[in-house]
Amino acid sequence: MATIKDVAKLAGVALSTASYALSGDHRVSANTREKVLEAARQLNYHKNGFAMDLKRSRTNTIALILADLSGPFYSELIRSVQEVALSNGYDLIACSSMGERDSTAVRFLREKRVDGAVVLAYNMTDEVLHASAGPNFPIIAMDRVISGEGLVSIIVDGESGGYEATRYLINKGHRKVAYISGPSNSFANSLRYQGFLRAMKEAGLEEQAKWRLSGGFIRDGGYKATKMMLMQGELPTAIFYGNDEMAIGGLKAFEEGGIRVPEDISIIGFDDIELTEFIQPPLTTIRQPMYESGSLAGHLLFQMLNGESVNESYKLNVQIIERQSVSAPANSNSSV
Amino acid sequence: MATIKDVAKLAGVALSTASYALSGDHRVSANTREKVLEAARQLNYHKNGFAMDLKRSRTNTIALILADLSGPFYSELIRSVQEVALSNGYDLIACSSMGERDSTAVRFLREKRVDGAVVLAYNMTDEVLHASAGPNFPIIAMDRVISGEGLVSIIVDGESGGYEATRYLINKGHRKVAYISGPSNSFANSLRYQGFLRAMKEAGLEEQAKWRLSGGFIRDGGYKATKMMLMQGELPTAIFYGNDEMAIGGLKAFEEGGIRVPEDISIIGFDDIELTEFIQPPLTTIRQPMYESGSLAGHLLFQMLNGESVNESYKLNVQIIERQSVSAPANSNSSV
DNA sequence: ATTTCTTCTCGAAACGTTTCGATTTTAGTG
DNA sequence: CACTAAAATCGAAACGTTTCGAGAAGAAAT
Repeated sequence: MATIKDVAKLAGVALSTASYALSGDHRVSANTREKVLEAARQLNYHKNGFAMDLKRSRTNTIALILADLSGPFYSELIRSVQEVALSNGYDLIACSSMGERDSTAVRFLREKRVDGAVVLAYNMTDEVLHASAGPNFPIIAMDRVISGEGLVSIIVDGESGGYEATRYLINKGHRKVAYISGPSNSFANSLRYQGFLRAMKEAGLEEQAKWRLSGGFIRDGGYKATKMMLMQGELPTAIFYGNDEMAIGGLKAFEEGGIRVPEDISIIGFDDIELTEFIQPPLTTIRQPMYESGSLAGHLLFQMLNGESVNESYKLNVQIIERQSVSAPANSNSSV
Repeated sequence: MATIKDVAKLAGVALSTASYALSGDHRVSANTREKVLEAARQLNYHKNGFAMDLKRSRTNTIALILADLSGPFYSELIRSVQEVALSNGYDLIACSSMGERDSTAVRFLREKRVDGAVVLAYNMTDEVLHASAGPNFPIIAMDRVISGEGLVSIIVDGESGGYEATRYLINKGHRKVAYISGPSNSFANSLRYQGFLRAMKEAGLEEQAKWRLSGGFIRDGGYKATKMMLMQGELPTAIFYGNDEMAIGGLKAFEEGGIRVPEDISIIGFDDIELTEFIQPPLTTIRQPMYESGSLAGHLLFQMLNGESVNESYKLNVQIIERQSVSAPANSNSSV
């Protein structure tokens, strides 16, 4: 690889002059600038990224950290973060936090290979975020409550979402409502569950333990949890799945069991992933403002990079999307 | 930020000794190693990534370059590349090639911020790949024919796929078959189209120009192209959509027009994206071996990084996935 | 002709590591 | 106890840039 030294030599100028010419400093004469550029072209020279970053101690890059690059993809969120990054002249890279302590994500934060990060990864510990964030290294944490220097958290109001979803079912006349939960260490899950409990309590219904199963937020988990419920015999009239993926798994279990949705049982999901619109029946769910939250995250990050001060945490509202997976319970006349 | 210098000073050893201790070199005594580590802990010291990379002139990171980070996501491909990277002790970052000449992707390649790359991005020019690839910088190009030092291409056999899809329709009795194409500069599209033409010619059917529309590989494009066809009046009995996204758009157009699939018209897609299984009717399509191709890409990259020699190009086969969007044409008895 | 600006160019230091070769310390041997 | 080999430590150079302060060359002003 040719270095700037080679370019300078070929152009017959000093190292520093070559550097100035290449970065378009106005001080060099048009003449030498051309000479240098020509030399660079001849040698197929390109600046070495690290050397630049090292000297500048800035990378012009921010990272978007996701639990799993291949995972369920929040493309709207990514798009909005990307737009903001681009419009601020920054580069965006996405990396995965799979692999705990020596995941790519942790290394990039620890070793300061980027100027800041947006983190949406339940599998990163708060400790790592605390250790990396600081006055010169802003981190926007999505979907987790955390605070500290250089840290800002954005959470969507999952509690209200859980409450709304459950209210919606109750208003339709349902009295026996199950909750299929995500992983127990998931903050998002616990919010949704709290909302569920609040609505149930408020309606004078108590949760029945046998109708609280865990599906780990994955499709197959929802399928298995539903199967289990079917085998147990007695069914609720409605199920609130902690996310859409599990609801889709549940739908499959019902189909296999010959149980119709929503005629025999109503279901509601959470997230409003793309699929929900296309499955049969289209899934009623709670939509998270993905685009908005990504955009907010991006803007906050750049405000922090520019030394402006911002609030410590932000909360975004959710919205119920009515489709066709919920109806009044079959026996509603008799049971209400 | 604390540097290794500070650590050395605090521990009361030389800079170089601190460096050895921190990277676990066996030459330092257990005693000083502990002193140094303790000092590092106290100062919350972490190595500076660039300085390391600069000195080592290796990053231990590879890039996966995608046309659009938020785009239609080939999660299987990503997963397999990620697995291979991880198992070789490398980090993987994903970046976007949006923005042409000064996209993140181009900068990362040019400035050698990674050790190699897997590129699946139709919007990067061959020129950029040629300029960056070299004996010390391998690039695996997916879905494009390109060759040069340090360059390997992996293509899926879209021509055969197009042929198979079309044969399948013809075998069902279809004689009037339309092709909805992707962007004209897309290599994948032209392969599929060539396969389509071959099958048509072989069956003694000539393509009818009015039934060749472009949908740009996007859902809305498929919708519009189909609408247009509907407005034109005469419909084919089957449509081969260049990809699934467009087929889904088409399905919507048919639904709006009160035309049933597959009773009134048969459609087939290409790619086998996740949605195809869930829409009504489930879409018959051509499956690309995403997992396999990602895995192959990863392995090739590491072989090249290790200086082993590999072939210049690889071709993977496709497979037809029969679902329910194709049947015999309504008037098959009379027309055959 | 001397001085004072500009405008352009240059050398050298710095960024934070790794690593080579040399030096010091320690332990082992006769 | 002196001598040597091994182990531990050290100083300095290097990686490829950016950037500061200063020098050189020429133009403008006295």
